[in-house]
Parts: sequence; C-alpha cells; structure tokens
Amino acid sequence: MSMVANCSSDPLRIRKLRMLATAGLSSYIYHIMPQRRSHPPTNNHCLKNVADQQKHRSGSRWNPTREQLKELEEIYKRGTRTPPAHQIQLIAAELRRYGRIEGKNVFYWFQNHKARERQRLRRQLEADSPPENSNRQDLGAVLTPT
Amino acid sequence: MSMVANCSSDPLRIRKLRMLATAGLSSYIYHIMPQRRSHPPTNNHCLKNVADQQKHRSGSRWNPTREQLKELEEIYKRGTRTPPAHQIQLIAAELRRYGRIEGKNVFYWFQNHKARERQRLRRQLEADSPPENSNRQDLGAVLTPT
DNA sequence: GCAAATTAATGATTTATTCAAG
DNA sequence: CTTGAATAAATCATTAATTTGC
Repeated sequence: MSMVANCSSDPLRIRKLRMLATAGLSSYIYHIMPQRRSHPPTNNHCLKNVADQQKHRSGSRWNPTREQLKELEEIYKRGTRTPPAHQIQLIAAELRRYGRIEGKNVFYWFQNHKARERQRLRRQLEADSPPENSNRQDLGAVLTPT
Repeated sequence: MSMVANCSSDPLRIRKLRMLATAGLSSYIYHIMPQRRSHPPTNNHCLKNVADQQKHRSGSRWNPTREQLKELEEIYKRGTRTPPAHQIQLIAAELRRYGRIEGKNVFYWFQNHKARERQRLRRQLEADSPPENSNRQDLGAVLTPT
C-alpha cells in the first residue's frame, strides 16, 4: 500500500526535447521527467502519497527551501549550468536532506536560473543603451564640475 | 573672489578603475568620481565655496533634500531601477532645482535603493520561513522511480 | 533641555558574479 | 579559456536619529 504516485502516466514530454536532443542530455531528460505536472489545484484523482509531502502545503508545486536554494545557487556559482542526469540525481539526493525535491525540480531550476539571468542581463543592456548616438563622453563633463 | 572648491586636487582613483576603465559607463564613472571622500572629521584645510553649498552644510557627502528624495522615490516607484546615463543626467538636472546634486549621486541612489529594497525583502522572507528540516529518504523511491 | 555617546540609515567604494565576444 | 561590460552584493564611512547623564 501507499507509495503510488503514478497518475495515468502522462505522455512524456518528448516534443520539447528537440532542442536538447543532440547530446547525451536527451535520454537523461527523458528519464528525469517521466510525469508531467499533474496537480492543477488540489484535486487528487489518483492515489498519491500525501504523507510524504513536506510542510510545504499541498503537493502542487515544488518550492525550494532556504537551504536548498542556497545550495543550488552555490552549485551554480561554481560553474554548473546544465548538469548531466547523474549529477542531477546526486544534487536532488543531497538536497532531499532539506526537504522534498525531485530530479526534475533540479533540472528545471537550472534551466530557469540560467535563462533568467541571461534575460536580466539582456534587459539591462537594452535599457542602458541610448537609441544610437550615445554620447557618454559629454556625460562625464556634465556629471562632474570638472 | 570666492568660488574655489579645489582642495589639493585628489589623485583620481584610477587604480581601482581597471575593471571599468574601457568603455561606456566606465569612462563615465571615471569622470563621475574625480575625488575620493576626503572629509575625515570636519577639517577644512583648503578654502571652499560654502556659499554654493545648499543649506546642507559642508560638501563632504551628498544628502538628499526632502524634495529630491521625494522625486527620486517617485521615479523609483514608477519602475525605474537602473536608469541609463542620459536619464541620470535628466534626473540630476531636474533635481538640481532643489539643491546641489550630481549624476553620480543619482546613480548611487538608485543602486543603493534597489539593493536595499531587495535586501529588506529577502530578510523578510527569510524571517518568515521556519527552520525547516526533515529527512524523507523514502521519498526518493517514489519521486524518482529511476 | 543639551550635548556626548551610541545606534540606525544611507551615501560611496570595492569585490565577485554574470553572459558572451574573441 | 580569456576577457570585456556591467552590475549587484558586500563592505566601508559618514551623516542623522536616538539615547543617556547631567
């Protein structure tokens, strides 16, 4: 009894893997997220081990713990961007120490973190660059009474 | 007579600008802070144009006027976070209406305001989330069925 | 009430990152 | 792999609040 989280076996998200399907990553991604997000609000159609859910209310969506986030950022800072499957497993296992977490969460976290950082940088560059004839030179002149 | 604020012409902080000394903002920052903080306690060795100083005494460190602060916060509230050089110039010019202010002051103000808002928010969130600790080893089996 | 002493805010610098161009 | 551009985070330093002894 218990321990059954299989919910109609979602049709693995293979479509979206086309972009990553070149290197060894593909297969690993395939394995990593065998089930799609399946908790719209709080409806349990299938049986699910609710007891295992952390204090984090409901089992709708993973939310990183302080410690988890800290470690993830640490790993990221050390250069990891798109960890291979085995490393994802290791990380997830390690972080499970601090609370509920799955491999797919780690995977998504890295994806999102990387993407958002790039996005942030891009927006900044865009905002900072004047239309065209940027006269940064005279800027100094104005900014400082010389 | 009067109008001389030159105090031994501080040796521009070039050393530390190596990282920024190439283009764009860099040169502008270079121009922006020609003199380092140079008012230890309250000693005036050199003559200084006090008349030009706003009601705010001394010229050691910029201190926003009530009006200046109000406008800055207004601009911030409207979404501006890292204004581009030209906008900094505009803001500074506008605020000069209320008292002494330079581009670098605007620049620093936004930097600090943004950073400290984030900081406050983070501390809040951190304070709100409880210690949170628990090991659910068995979870792994369910969550990542290999 | 009022300064000296202490603490809280915040302006200004320095350091450590990020992505991506070369 | 190295380096340029540009912060944002961390830190330093000074000013304003405030507390305290008289």
